[in-house]
Amino acid sequence: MSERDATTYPTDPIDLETRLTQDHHQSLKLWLRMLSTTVMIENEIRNRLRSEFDTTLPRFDLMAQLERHPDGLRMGELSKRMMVTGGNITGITDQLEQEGLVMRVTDKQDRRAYSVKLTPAGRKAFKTMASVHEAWIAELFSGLDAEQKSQMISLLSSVKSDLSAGNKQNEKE
Amino acid sequence: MSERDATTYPTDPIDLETRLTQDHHQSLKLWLRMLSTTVMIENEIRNRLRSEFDTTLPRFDLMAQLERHPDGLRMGELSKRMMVTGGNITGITDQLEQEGLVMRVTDKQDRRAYSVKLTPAGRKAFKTMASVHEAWIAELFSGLDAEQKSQMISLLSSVKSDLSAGNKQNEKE
DNA sequence: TATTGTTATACTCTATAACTATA
DNA sequence: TATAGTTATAGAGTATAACAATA
Repeated sequence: MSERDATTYPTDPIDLETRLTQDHHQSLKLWLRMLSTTVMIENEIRNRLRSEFDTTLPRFDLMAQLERHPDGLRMGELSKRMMVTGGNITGITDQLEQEGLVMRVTDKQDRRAYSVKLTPAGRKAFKTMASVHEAWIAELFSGLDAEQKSQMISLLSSVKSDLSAGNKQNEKE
Repeated sequence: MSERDATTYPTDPIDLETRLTQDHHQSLKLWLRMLSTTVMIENEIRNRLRSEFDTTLPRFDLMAQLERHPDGLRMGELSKRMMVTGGNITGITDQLEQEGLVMRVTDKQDRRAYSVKLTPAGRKAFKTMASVHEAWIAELFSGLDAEQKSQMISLLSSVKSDLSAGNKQNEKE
C-alpha cells in the first residue's frame, strides 16, 4: 500500500458493498415514505367521499373510468383498468346500476358481453363529485409547486415503467 | 379590445382561472400516478411476503416497529404508528404472540398497559425477512438512481408535512 | 372520571373457483 | 373448447362501540 495515492480503486469490493447497502436503505426509506404518504391521502379521500357523497373509492373509480370512455367499457376492461378481478366489478356495477348511476347495455355483436355506461344522472353526479374531489387533491398537494409536481410525475413514471417491465403485465395501452 | 397589444394583463381573471385549473389537473395526475404505483408495489410485496414467509403486510409492519424500538412499544403506540385502531393491534399481536415472535411484558408502573417486544426468535425471523424485503424494494425501485431517489424522498416530505399540518395530527416526533 | 387494552361485530374490498350463456 | 360475465364463498383488513381493569 506504500505507493498507493488517494485515489480508490474503482472496483474496490468494500466500496461496492457499502454503496449497495446505502442504496438499499435509501430505497427502503423512499418506499416507507411513499407508502405512508399515500395511505394518509387515501384515508382522507375515503373519509371525505363517504361523508360528503356517501360513496367509496372503488365506486368513484369505476365512474371515473366510464367518464373517460363515453362509449362504455366492458366488464373485463373495467376489471383490468381497476386492477381487480371480475367478481368485484359485478358487485360494484350492480350497486351503481340499482342507484341509476350506470347502465348495462347489451353488446349486439357479442351477446355474452355488456357495455357499462354512465346514465345522464350518473354523469351529472360524477361531475359534481369529480370537481370537488379534484379540489381536495389540489389542496392535499398544495405543498408542491407546479415544477415539483411535474418532477414527481416523471419520477413516478420511471418507477412504474420499471415495474411493469419486470412483471410483463403491460399488455396494451 | 382594439388598442390592446399582445401582452396579457397580469391579473387577467381568465389566466388565473386557467392556471388554477391546470394546477388541479396536474395535482390529480400526480395523485393517480402515485396511487397506482403504490398499489402495484404493495400488491407485489404482499404476494411475496405471503408466498416466501407466509406472513402479511400488517404483521411485517408491526414487527418492523418493534425492531426499531428494542425496549418495546405499548399497544396504543403501535396503533398510532401503524395508523389503525386499537382492536386491530390486539388481533395481530395475539397471532404473533401465539407463534412466539413477540411477547407482552406487563408494565410495572401501569398495570393496565403492556410493552410489546420481539422475542429472540422474533428478532431472528424478522432480520431474515427484513433483508430479503429490503432487496425486493431496491429491485422495485431500480428504475431510479440515487440522486432521483433522494429527490423523491424530499418531495414526499413536502407533501407529507403539508398533510399533517392540515390535519394537526402530528402530536409527537 | 379518564385511560389502556380487549372483545364483539360488521362492513368494505379483495381473490378464487364453480357456474351459465354465449362464441 | 374458449370467453364474458355471474355467483358463492372466504379471508384480509378495517372501524366502531361496549366493556373490564386500572389510574
